[in-house]
Amino acid sequence: MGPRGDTKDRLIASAIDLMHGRSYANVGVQELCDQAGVKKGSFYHFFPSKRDLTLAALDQECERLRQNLWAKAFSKDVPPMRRIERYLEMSYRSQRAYWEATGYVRGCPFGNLALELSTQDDLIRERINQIFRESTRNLESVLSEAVANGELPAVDITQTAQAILAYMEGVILVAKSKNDPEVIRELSSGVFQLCVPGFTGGTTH
Amino acid sequence: MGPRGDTKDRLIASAIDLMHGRSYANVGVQELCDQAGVKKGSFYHFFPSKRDLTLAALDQECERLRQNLWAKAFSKDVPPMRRIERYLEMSYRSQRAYWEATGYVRGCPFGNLALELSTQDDLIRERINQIFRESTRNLESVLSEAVANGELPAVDITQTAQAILAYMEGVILVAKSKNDPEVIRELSSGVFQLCVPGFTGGTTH
DNA sequence: TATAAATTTGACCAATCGGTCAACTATTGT
DNA sequence: ACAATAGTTGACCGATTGGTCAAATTTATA
Repeated sequence: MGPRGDTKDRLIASAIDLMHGRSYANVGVQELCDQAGVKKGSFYHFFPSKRDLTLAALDQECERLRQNLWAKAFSKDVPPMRRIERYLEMSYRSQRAYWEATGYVRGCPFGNLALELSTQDDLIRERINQIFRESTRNLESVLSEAVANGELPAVDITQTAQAILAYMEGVILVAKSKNDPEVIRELSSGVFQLCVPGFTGGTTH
Repeated sequence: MGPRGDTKDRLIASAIDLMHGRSYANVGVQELCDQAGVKKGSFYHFFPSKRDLTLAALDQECERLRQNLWAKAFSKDVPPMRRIERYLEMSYRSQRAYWEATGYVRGCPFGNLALELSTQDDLIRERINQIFRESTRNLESVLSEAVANGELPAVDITQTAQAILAYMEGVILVAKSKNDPEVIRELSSGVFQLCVPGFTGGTTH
């Protein structure tokens, strides 16, 4: 290795920080380098393009998600549905903490990028989608445990997991648009209603 | 008026079309002008900045929403909950139509901008938030009619309306990330589960 | 028909965009 | 000690960014 072996990591960290707080397009390569304390030439030694750095940032952000959110929230030390409760509260806390530090709700790093780039970059979209699928797989295993446990009546697990993910992304979107993290706390109980099967709405005649 | 009195409208139409299909930052003033058949000087005769055009585009998009979606979906010719059903299906159809035409799910124009700009522009964020509030007000009045009708048990109407909006935004977000409009059709029945009160999850004892 | 107001035009601005590259320095393996 | 390799640097690229402006043109008003 050459001098100071953490340049790549510093660039990834900058990408995560800046792009999550603003957006993909609004963060330039120069700013990424400045924050990382790196010259632009070094950037392109490690990454062929800004897009590739973003892909690497997504990978790392996913890893952080696995270790700091999923592993802890879904740990089997409490009954299944309580794990989901814990998952919701940790999501809330994370948004709240950033809001207290900066004055802004920054939302979900994947949801943000998904809406900004899905029509423009299939590779990034696919990567985000892959992370979403990993997320729903986690939810699925919790849900099926809850069904086996008797905590939950029989439900379409795949669909419920997707609904929960969608709902959480939507709740965070609304919280961001109101710039109010409390929205997440107030609405997250709705997740459990999404686990109730059978009620398909409409008049019951 | 000067020659050709629709320049302003053409610019707004271009903004709606281009920004909804891509993003705010990825659409430049030059491209906006090209699509509108207008020179850049004219742009800045009508709008002091790109941001102000965006604000005007949001206003017009909201008006279109009022007339083409809310007015029709929430029309009182069917029972309340059927109106919500209709609202969901029209949202699906709209996304599906664009997907068939272009190969991409473009999502909600307000949700897209909300996630891209909420941390960067409070005025745009507030405007979007205002549109969201108008949307939940519509849902609230439908829900309260449904309760009065006996179609729905007593629920916290304000919160349920917000949950429905959030869920729909989330569903559309996931559909965009999968680039598959069918996700909207498959998940939209979850809206009715959000109307079920009382089930706050966790162990029942 | 003269004049004022609204609109259009194209040239122009500094700044930034993502990206390239050859030269240079530091580290590693032999 | 010496290559080879890995990493760093700063100058540089054409294109594009959002935005300005004076002059020309068109319309509405008097």
